[in-house]
Amino acid sequence: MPELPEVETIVRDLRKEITGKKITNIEIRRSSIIQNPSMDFCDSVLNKRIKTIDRTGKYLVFELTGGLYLLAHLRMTGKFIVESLPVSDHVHNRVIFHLDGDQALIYSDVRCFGTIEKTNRSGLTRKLKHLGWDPWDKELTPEKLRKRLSNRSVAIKSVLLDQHCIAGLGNIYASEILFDARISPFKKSNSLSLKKLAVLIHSTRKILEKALENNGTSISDYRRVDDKQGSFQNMLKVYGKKDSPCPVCSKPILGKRLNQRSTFYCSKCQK
DNA sequence: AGCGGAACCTGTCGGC
DNA sequence: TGCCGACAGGTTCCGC
Repeated sequence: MPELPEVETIVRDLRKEITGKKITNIEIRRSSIIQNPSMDFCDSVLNKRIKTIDRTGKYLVFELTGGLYLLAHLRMTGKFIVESLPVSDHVHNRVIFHLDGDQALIYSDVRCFGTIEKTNRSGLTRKLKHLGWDPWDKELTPEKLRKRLSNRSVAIKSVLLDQHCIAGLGNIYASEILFDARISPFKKSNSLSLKKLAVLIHSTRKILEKALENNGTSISDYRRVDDKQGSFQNMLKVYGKKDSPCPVCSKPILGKRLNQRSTFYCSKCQK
């Protein structure tokens, strides 16, 4: 489900709602969500307060009191919802954190690919260090990107989805960014000029910023913490637009599969 | 090392 | 109506 703008929107919403709250009870309804399960998950987390909530790539990081961290990944269909107690008995509610003030932080997930794990500072660093650049990282320059891509012969879209390179992009924004940059999704990564890579970086930031302003893209599952929708789906130019006219040249948008993922583009505008 | 494909799990939609 | 396959915003693992 969620890519960087959706995760960031959820983090901002959660920050407002539950920073400083104490976890007073935990219900685990689907144990596979909790990684490295051990008897002490509940013991450790119980009665800790939520100090801060942040995002790294598509991960959510909850800093708790006592040097503890919860690292969560929503994968395809995960959501965080804040409700007043008592919690509605929805089948997709997988993990429920009761908070003081009669609130609950609910982890809901249709497909159960998502994960939550308890860790400490060094564990957190270890888990996140493999992630690539944040899209706004000053270190992300055309020169460094070209060097990073020099041994990659695969399509540029595949590399955009690779979290080890740039962290936070997913299938929707990869198509949108490449359309904005006028680069074919099938273009070999190591064949892009410095100039093209500069455009690519510029388009990445531009599209993500616009998506953030719109609180993300709600196509099927994604909802904000309060169940409101994002609105970037209204601004998509190519994703899901197979056979629609290209907004620039009116040629029909193509939809093809690339590495098992649907990919949308205009063959005239993107070279 | 890099690459493509399968797997994880549940739900929905379109075609027959 | 019912069944069946394809597909869904992500990541990891496996074999080549």
